Amino acid sequence: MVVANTTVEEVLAALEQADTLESIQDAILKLREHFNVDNMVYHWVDSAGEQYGYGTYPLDWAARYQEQNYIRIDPVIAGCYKRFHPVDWKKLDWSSKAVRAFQTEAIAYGIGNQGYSIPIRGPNGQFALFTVNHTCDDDTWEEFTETNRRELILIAHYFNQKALEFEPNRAPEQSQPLSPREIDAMTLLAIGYSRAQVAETLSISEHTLRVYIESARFKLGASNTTHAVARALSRGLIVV
Amino acid sequence: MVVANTTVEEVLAALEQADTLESIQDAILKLREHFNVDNMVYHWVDSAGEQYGYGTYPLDWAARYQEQNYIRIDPVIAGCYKRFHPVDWKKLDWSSKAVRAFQTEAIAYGIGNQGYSIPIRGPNGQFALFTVNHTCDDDTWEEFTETNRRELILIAHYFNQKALEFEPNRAPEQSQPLSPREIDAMTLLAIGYSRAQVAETLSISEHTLRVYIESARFKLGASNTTHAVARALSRGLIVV
DNA sequence: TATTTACTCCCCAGAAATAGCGATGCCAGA
DNA sequence: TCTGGCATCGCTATTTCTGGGGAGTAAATA
Repeated sequence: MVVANTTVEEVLAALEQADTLESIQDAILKLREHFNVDNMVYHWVDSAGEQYGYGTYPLDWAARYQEQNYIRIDPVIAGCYKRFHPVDWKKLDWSSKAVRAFQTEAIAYGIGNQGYSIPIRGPNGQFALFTVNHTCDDDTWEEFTETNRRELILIAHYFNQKALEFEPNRAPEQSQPLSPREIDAMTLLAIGYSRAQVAETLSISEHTLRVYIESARFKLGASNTTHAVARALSRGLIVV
Repeated sequence: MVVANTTVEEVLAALEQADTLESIQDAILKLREHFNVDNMVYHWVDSAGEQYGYGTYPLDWAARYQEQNYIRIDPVIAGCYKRFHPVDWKKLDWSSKAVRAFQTEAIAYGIGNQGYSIPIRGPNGQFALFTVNHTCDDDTWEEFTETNRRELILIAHYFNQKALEFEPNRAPEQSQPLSPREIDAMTLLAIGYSRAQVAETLSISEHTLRVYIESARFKLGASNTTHAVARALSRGLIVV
């Protein structure tokens, strides 16, 4: 694969200055041209399952993806969500039937067979992906990712920075912080303790514990304990 | 500030091959030399408050830090934990009395007054920091970070990768996959639905739903619904 | 000093979850 | 073919959680 001679440095510098969505799109197009790949996408996955992103995927595929809620079966999402590091799509689990149907459909919509995705995380459980996608054979792709991994990681980082600038309301999705006792309670509940066990562990009455759970629930906007624990987890307020 | 002429590329390549702790330490020393800074540290902060890391901080300071449990007041930890992006120490909140005492003590132990820390995150709320630290004036430091930000981000990434290799038990654990219906159930529970609501949403009887919850609980080794949802979340089996 | 925040404790009634035993049919892989 | 996993439905009794009250202390903050 030949890589064009626009420098990534230039594009990153431009991206850093970018102050409109158009200029970001422009950067992504330049980068696609530079790396000479089919697609390049930044994809934000919200804790509420909301999605957001920009890139070069065909619009009808993006619409289809959203409409079918493919995020729930997309192995790229699932795989990156579990990992720290950039992932080659080949290494993902495509074995399930639904997933293979999804893959076939994606290719029909013009998505390349090869892909390389970089997971990006932030506080409050925020999660995004930067993906490079192409149609070629395994060896070519291997060589491409080997060669460009470092730059792609950096680019992912820069796109994420820009995404936050443009969608600041997605960043401080943080809720009121939990008090230490509330964190204790949520943490112990998340590791499977019953209320009685938690109360005993914290050496407080079960009634007191309940007050913590309730206030945590309130702070987290949760409708029950399970919901509260789930939110605390996905916002990174507790870690299990 | 003069930057020595060992190339970062070389060090990163060496780091990639590193298979002993010594070689990692060696890489960190080379990098310190290259960037000509006082200290360079990779610091992992575990969910349980466990710590782990390597770098060039004086051993007595590291010991002191651990012993005093300074992680609880360290504004670098607090600040990076809240942010996505590299942070200059100057931008952190040093206003509290305890924090200033901490800072004074750190400097006495040989820590530079300037610092630049890069937060790194992974699944399950894992969190680490890569820090460059130096003694100089603000303008010099500004110029240094401006110049080297990109490389530092990459380096942070590589150190994190190595840290995971050497501490595989810190990586997320695998478990039996959940069936589609189990995923549905767990997901809806995680977003706050009660059993009745979930059953209605999935158009199944509450009893059937219960069977799913129970089998998911069993697969996840969870002792109750909240626990099961927490595990499903932190293993990336569901996304909320 | 006044105010807020966190932490602790108490009662009660009704709603929800859990544990125990069932059952049938379908589909895929060994 | 048969085993195992998946999806679906049923009953009963017990335990646990939730939501509605109220109240006092200590510490930090304004």
